Amino acid sequence: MMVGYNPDDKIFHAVDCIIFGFNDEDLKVLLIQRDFEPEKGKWSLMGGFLKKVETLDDAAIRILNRLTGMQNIYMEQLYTFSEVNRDPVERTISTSYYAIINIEKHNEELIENYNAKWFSLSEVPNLIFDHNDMLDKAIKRLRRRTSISPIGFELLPEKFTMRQLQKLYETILDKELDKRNFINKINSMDILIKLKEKDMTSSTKGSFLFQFEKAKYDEKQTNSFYLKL
Amino acid sequence: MMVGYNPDDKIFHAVDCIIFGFNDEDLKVLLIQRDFEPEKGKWSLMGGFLKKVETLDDAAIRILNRLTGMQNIYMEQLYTFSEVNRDPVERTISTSYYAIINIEKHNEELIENYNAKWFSLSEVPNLIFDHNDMLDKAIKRLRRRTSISPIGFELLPEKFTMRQLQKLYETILDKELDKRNFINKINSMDILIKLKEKDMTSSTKGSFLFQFEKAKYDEKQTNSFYLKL
DNA sequence: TATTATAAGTGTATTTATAACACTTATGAA
DNA sequence: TTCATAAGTGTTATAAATACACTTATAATA
Repeated sequence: MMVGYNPDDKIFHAVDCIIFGFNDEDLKVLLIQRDFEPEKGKWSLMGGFLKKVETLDDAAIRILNRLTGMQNIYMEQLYTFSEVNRDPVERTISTSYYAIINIEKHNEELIENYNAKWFSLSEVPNLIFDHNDMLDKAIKRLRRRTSISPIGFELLPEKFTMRQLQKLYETILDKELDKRNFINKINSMDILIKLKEKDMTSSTKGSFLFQFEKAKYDEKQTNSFYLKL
Repeated sequence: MMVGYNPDDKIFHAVDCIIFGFNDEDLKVLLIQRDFEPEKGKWSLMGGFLKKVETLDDAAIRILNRLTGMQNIYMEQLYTFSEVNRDPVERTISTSYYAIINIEKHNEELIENYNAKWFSLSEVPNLIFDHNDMLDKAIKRLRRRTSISPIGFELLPEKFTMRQLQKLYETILDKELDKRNFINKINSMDILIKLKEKDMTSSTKGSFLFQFEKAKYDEKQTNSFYLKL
């Protein structure tokens, strides 16, 4: 008989996903309105139970896919929450993951099926259980990550203006940046391609569009360097 | 009936502790030789099962205390490992925590009871399950943490020389530092008290001893600043 | 067609942080 | 008295970060 493997100690394990998106100059998070117990009718993160033969990473991907229809999304494990009574029904531990997705690309239909909605970070309601804590930790991690590796590919349309990119950084970091210094910093990273095209919607003069150079972007992602902003 | 709470999905949850210590100019980790199944006789991290009415933090503290007799030790959750077959006996997820302790202060007797031993990082043997992965992640986190908040209080004797502190940083970061630049950096943090006493063991001239100024040290810990070394 | 309003685009100087570097000093042991 | 050893100490050079203001292109309007 194996010591310690006491069946009474077995518990449920869940995964909850913090799904970030960006548009209208605002960082948003995707929440669902529960049409099931417990806490039916309240807002929460998208989550689900870990299955017996599945890793946490797999569960996180499965859950994200169920809600957004998206695949091959970068997700990162954040933290495991374990307060004894965090789930009022049964002892359940939950590991949170966060994803960064392009708000335009998800499957509208699925979102509607789940009564899901994008919330600006400043307008997030009270969530069930400890989900507000999970979200707070995710925001902090996201802010820190912008200092360590470039961000944006997942959050911006394919072609974007320098100002859009700056707004994204300003939104994530929640502080204003000097546009000349910002451009210099970004250029020194050498991950953007300047296109001949201009976006004419934001001004009479128009502003040049840029694209990420995928290969270089990925390289910087993995060789995580330090970018101070 | 609550949706999703399927008793078949209940699993075991464990906590494994990476316990760091420092002496003889070497960073060490405390490992136990298992005298129980599975993997009896092999080396592993100190771990244990999460109890039904206990948080992961509590379990980590309990497990550390059982091996070292120490209390009020700073511990930090690292990552949750969930490969399906990581534990060959039963599906078990494990959350790793790391602690930094003073190698002199633990309870020798307990350590002997558990067949525990301090290993230099370069001499760590093959460990059971995914414990080598856990250790690797912990080392990386520890290195990153030295850049974000001061470290050392937990790892050095009460009174120490500037050279000991430098050796500690060099060991953790695994690179050599210039002693004049190091002293300037440390002094600019304003967390040390220079004593009138000298340590005469390391040289004929002797070297002044220092102490951490607890209040200031703690302040810097919490207001995590960025120290580049 | 001249004027105006708007956002885009651009470069330099200052300050601050980091990195490189070598000699003098105190003391115990030979 | 000399020698060997580690401690202790500042300055200069380089790199990075920050602060800062005017010109330009164009559509809309008078």
